Amino acid sequence: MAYWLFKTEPDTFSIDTLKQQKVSPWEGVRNYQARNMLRDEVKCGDLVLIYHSSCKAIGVVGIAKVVKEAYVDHFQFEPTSAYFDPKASCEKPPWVMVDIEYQQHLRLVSLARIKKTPELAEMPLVKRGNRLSVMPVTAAQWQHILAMTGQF
DNA sequence: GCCAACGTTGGC
DNA sequence: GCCAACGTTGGC
Repeated sequence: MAYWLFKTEPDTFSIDTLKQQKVSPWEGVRNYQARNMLRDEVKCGDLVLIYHSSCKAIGVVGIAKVVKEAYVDHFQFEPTSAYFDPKASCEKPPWVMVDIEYQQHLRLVSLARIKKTPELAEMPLVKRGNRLSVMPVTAAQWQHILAMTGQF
């Protein structure tokens, strides 16, 4: 089983929304590096840190579990969707999504704290740029972040 | 709102 | 294939 971190803007989709829906597709990944991980490496049963970006409380806010592996993200074909891709072909759809299931909220582990933690310095999150929306998390990083919540 | 970082596009 | 222009992400 592997660990991941998924980014979302809470104004669009938050951990609270996920809790209400219990299971939700993780659609709209439109970056090739992130897509490749979703398509090739994210497996059923993997655990995911949910991260809120571009908001007041930036950081890790909860845990989800992957319950369905990569399948075609149909939003790429829908002209009214924010995730519409006019170049996407039905024969070879470029974009995929997975389904995740809500596990639990976490007490916020803020980006500021993550940045100050030497054990987390290798996360893509704190590397220059910080633009990757799906990134791997090592077991050690996972344990460290959970410990920082004070809940475990 | 600003701006740095970085991905994508398109001309050559 | 190079690279300048442009668009987007995302923290502050």
